[in-house]
Order: sequence, then C-alpha cells, then structure tokens
Amino acid sequence: MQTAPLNELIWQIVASIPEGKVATYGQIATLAGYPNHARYVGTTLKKLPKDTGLPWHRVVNARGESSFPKGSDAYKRQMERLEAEGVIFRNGRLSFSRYGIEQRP
DNA sequence: CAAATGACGGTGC
DNA sequence: GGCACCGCCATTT
Repeated sequence: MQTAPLNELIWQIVASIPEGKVATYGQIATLAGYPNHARYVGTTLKKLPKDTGLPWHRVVNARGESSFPKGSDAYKRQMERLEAEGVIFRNGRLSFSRYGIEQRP
C-alpha cells in the first residue's frame, strides 16, 4: 500500500466532477496540487479496478476527446456515458467551454 | 541501475 | 484549425 494519498486524492478529484461536465488529466493533476502530473493521473486511472465506481468517463485529454483508440470498447463506453449525462460529442470531441469544469457564465 | 512505456500537455509550424 | 516534436513524471521490464 505504501500509502498513496496522491492516488486517493486523484480519485477524489475525479469523483468531484459535476455530472454533465468533464475534466482533463492535467486539470485534475493541477487541482491535486501537481501541475505536471497529467500523465501520472492517466497511469493511476489505468490501475483502477473495474469495480472502482469512479466516474473515469468524465475524464478526457486536453484535446477534449477520449484518450482511448477509436473503436475500442472503453472509448464507446465513455462516450455513451457522457452522452447520457448531457455531454454532446462533436466529431468525436466536446466543447470545454460548455462541459469544462472551469465554470463559465 | 538504465531504458522503455503510458487513460498527457504545451508550443511551433 | 490540424499535425508534429519535445517535455513531464511515475511505474514496469
């Protein structure tokens, strides 16, 4: 276990993402207090158990799209989940101005 | 111990 | 607006 507060912190941030919104890996890392740990966030999520219950589908890369290869199972699953929450994908991408956690009027 | 990998980000053209 | 290269960190081989 070696105590992994960073891991739990990341899970907390992901779980804190409002429904119908999304966040980038770098954003989560920054919120966690580690600006350049974007990669680590993805690596951590990958290690998550499948029964984690964590809404990882609300996490996307800086491009505003899924980080999985198109046509992959996880890719479709994530997109479907987001659509179910009101997130509209445009050409496989979404608008951060509308779904980004950065609250904007 | 060193090199390679990976659910990434930012800048340049 | 899209494509390409470099940089970042932690984990794995």
